[in-house]
Amino acid sequence: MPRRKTPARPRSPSDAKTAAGEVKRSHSGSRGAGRTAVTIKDVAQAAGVSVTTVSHVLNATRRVAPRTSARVRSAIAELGFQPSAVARTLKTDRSRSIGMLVTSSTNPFFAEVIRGVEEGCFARGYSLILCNTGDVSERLEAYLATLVAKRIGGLAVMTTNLDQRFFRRLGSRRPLPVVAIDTQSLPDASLVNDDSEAGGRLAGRCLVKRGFRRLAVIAGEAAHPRSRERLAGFRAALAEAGLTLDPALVLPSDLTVGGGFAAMQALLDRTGENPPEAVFCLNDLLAVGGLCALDKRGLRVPEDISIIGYDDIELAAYTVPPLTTIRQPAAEIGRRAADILIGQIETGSAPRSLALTPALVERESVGSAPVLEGRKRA
Amino acid sequence: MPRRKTPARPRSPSDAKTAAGEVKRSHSGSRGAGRTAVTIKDVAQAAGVSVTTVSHVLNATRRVAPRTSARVRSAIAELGFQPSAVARTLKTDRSRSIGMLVTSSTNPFFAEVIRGVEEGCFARGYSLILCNTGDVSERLEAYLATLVAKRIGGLAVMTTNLDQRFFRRLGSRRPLPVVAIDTQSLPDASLVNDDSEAGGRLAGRCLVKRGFRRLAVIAGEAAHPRSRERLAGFRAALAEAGLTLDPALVLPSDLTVGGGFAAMQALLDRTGENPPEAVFCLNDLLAVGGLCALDKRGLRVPEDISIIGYDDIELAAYTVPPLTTIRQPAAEIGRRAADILIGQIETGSAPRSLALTPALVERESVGSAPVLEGRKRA
DNA sequence: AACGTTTGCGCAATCGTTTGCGCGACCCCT
DNA sequence: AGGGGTCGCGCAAACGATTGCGCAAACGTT
Repeated sequence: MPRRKTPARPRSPSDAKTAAGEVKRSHSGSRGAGRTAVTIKDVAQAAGVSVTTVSHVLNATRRVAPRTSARVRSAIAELGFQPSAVARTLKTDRSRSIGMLVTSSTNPFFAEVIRGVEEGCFARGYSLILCNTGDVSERLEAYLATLVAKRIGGLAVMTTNLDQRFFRRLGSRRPLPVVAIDTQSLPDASLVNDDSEAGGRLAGRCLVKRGFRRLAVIAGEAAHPRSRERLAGFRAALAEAGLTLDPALVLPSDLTVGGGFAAMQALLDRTGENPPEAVFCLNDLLAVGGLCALDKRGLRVPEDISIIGYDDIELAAYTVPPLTTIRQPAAEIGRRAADILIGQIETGSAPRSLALTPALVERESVGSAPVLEGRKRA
Repeated sequence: MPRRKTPARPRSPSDAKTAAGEVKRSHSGSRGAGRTAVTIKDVAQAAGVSVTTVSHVLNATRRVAPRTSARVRSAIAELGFQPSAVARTLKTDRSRSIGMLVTSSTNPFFAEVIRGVEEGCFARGYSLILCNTGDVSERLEAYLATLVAKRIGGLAVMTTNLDQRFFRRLGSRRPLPVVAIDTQSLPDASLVNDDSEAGGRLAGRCLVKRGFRRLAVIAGEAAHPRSRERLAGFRAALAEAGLTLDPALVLPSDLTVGGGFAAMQALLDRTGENPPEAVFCLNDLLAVGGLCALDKRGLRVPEDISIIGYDDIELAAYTVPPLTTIRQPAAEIGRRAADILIGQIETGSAPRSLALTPALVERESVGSAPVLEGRKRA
């Protein structure tokens, strides 16, 4: 096999292109200057085949003789060749990366969802570009432009105040697969959430079952969709028991620890000598802040007042006392979202909606109403 | 000006290339099929100029007549043209994106650092690819390969167990700017940290000043570099006061809440009737877990035992009781790291090391030793 | 009126891949 | 011996941008 011994394929003497190639090679061969990454051409040359063949062994996209293939593979290994994803993307128009727009990656629940998304991406060979918007529209705009420029394959959105205008614009470009997470639904986008209304109901039932009648809630901003749903479920549960929620006892906040602290103080101030028996905090961060405020006022949980949270962040198991809460499978929400999104990207499947079901996890921050205790004893 | 009225530049009849261009245009003009993004060519055509000119107005890279420039700009706006970052990257070999390898983006301190990095990136027009390794080498390897393939401009590394082999390999490819964050230093890489030894000393001094003599610490794994430094500083502070740390009272853990909880239990079990007066938790998560364990045993903080943490995560202000801790400016660490890294990328500046100085923040988890109280009275 | 200079722009090569098309070598059959 | 099939592979044109080089028009000078 004379071919196999020849290090490079034979050149016809009149092949000007190849000669030019030679010149370029020697240029790019001057290691140390600018570009130094090894390219498919280097591999081809080293293996004595055409770039076509290298490409085909790389992608297993047509038959290559085992001998040749082996030669190519060893050239690749020897040179430490990493095919350029950017050239590939340019050519094939598929980037294997997605963007994720989040309000704040720092909130523990969001952080967990993000980790789920990232995990899902990794499993499918995608990478994740993380974008914190802080819900300011300029950042969102800027990021979106960048992501589009980077030709991301899809977009995951987990922002609380999502500006509808913006998403309308999104559709007007090349239709980009989008999944919304833990938000309201978006036109032409997938959606994955927990079933917030069910979650709210769980919280409500837990509290009424323990005999509490004077209930309060620390909510998000009135406009926040998830909060509304949770609240609706909560109200529904009370209604089942013939109870209603005193509007004066639902306090808006910003869904942060500090917000929970402040809101709890406000609640206590407002109710004076007659504090609520139990309060539903629309997320665990709020509950943590609330717990702290309660302790400052010398109120004991759950003896004096009961607290139930929402999310079940990791820390919830270690508050003092450990927090009874509604568990959202954050990581799974993220993973599923990634799966759905990548499905849309790769197989062009239609947008889907998915609601995972939350669960009550009972720890120690919810007690029982004295009246119930009394009744039990009687 | 006849030129200006002509919508497209005049073509010589023999221009075969241009004819081919026409064919292609009509193909890609069939909106709805594959590629639909508008390219620089479309803009050029719409504005009646060459792509060269469009590129130059895009990048302000040579003079363009105001009239022409205006025409181009309006074509860009009209078509909603977004230059392809991938084509650009391919051509210029600069990707304006960096990768970040982290052990766990879910840890609140890390999350905050990540946010800082992301912020720094955004400010400079970079984007951030987030990679959770969980400290498993396969993931790390896989991610690294992907990042290299994506031609990231630089790498931020915040992993606890960083495998030296791996970073050695990193250098052997085209030298990639790297910044290590909150870890040990890496060859040829920048480093940004807090001054952990100083932080440890701060914690130690705080405790000895309050008169505690029987001290314990809940540490990270013995190999964890930051832990060692903090511990060393702590020991140094004790030494200043003529104290030494009983080796039986430094417990290893994994730097998680659960780990803190378990370690505190172990500590209490081990010391029985004679628990330490104060314990230094090498991070706040540990402290939170510890607080919870203490409460379970009926011990009061700070009356029965004092706790000091490290990091000052957001939650630290809202534990029960609020945690006295050593503050690391997490977000700033991240921002500075991003700045340094991008500096290395863009101006080729040399790797630098930076240690931000931590500060004691006194809240309510550290009390005073009874003996000291006694002495004060005397 | 002839000739530098400046100004404004276009041609075409190039970045590192993928991929339709086609070509020679070999095999098997009649 | 000639002809149809397979098998293995290479050529060259894209993908969407950037950029060195060079050309024409407009301008200023003597």
